[in-house]
Amino acid sequence: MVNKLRQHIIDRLGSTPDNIDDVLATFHTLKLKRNEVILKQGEICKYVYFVASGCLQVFVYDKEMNETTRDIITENNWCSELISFGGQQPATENIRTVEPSDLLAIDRQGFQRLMETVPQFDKVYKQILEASYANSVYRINTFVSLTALERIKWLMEYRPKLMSRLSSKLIASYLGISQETFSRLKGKL
Amino acid sequence: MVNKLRQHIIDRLGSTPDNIDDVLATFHTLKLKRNEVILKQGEICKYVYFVASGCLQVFVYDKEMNETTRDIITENNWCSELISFGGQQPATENIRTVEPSDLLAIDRQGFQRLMETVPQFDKVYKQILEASYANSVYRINTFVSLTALERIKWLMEYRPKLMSRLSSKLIASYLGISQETFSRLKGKL
DNA sequence: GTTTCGTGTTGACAAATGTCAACGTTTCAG
DNA sequence: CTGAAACGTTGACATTTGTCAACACGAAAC
Repeated sequence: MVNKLRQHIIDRLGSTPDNIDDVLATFHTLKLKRNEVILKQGEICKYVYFVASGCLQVFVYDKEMNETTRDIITENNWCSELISFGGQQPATENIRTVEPSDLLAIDRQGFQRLMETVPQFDKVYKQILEASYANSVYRINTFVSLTALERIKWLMEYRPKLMSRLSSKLIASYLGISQETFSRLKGKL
Repeated sequence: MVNKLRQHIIDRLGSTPDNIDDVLATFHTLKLKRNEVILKQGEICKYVYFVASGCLQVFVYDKEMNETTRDIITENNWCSELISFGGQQPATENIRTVEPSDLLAIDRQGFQRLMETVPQFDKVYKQILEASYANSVYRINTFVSLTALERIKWLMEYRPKLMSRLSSKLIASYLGISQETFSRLKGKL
């Protein structure tokens, strides 16, 4: 499990940092079942997670308590509520597992220590931030300019594996449409 | 004009960096009229801009060539297509002035030099990135979970100055609704 | 093995929003 | 100052999407 993170870091940097074992030791491991909540909105987000296996859902509730999903994170990617984690503010989002998942977690203290002592860790953080940002921008632009059907087509092209891996309910929530509309539109392909 | 940037950097860092004049000299100034395009999608984004005065619109076209606005940047804020700028890839977005504007621009070479030689500049960059990311996340979540009317109310509360400063057309495009719907819903307040 | 619950599908209808057209007003270039 | 173009508003109507309800199916719980 830790090896997945080791490999991820090596791939990211294109080289092996000297103190990689120190870096890896700063994380602790978590084995979670399906449907476990690891962050509730209103709480302070205490960790950044690396998803070694499984799948996480980042979502918000609207005023009728419907969930809409901002992001879906699969293995070999990072997940957190960075704004809450970085600014120590209450989280505006919730995170839970949608599959049994293995996570590697790093707390704020460990994170800051690595940021200061391992220059390459700072670099990895910047890469994660940039990737997260790029992802968000992309998502806003698809949301704003595409119809429900176009968004489905977009997902099939851009993240095809999700279509077969996840429940229709979750995909609909990710696309910002109702489950029924999603079911109907699928028929029109 | 340059003084606005100086003050912005000092405010951000909470202190004056030693080589601030070196930093400032790396920027060049631009005076633009209303409606000037400074980035077209497909081009590589060559600069990061600091908006000393005026207002910029970041937008995309859908397949019918309607514009939708991802972001609106007013004075004392940064604007770029960071993904294109950082990765030297074709931009997916367009940027133009919506008011006469004074900009300070830094190119990639200058940017990288400052990143390497001025640690605080790296820090400012990270702050910009974090703020941009936070802003995007916020925007996705409002888009996905709010109705048109709720989005109008949200804008009035969150960025009230924009309502009086910008054209209805632009605001509608920022909220992801048609100009007519916007006009009608305004009446219902 | 049976029950129970969540999921996916479908129908009927309602609500929200978009589109097209018309028209008065404002803005801006010449 | 003046004419053309863009903007804002309103009406009529079309389209998209949501909501509620019913039901079949399969997975998980007992």
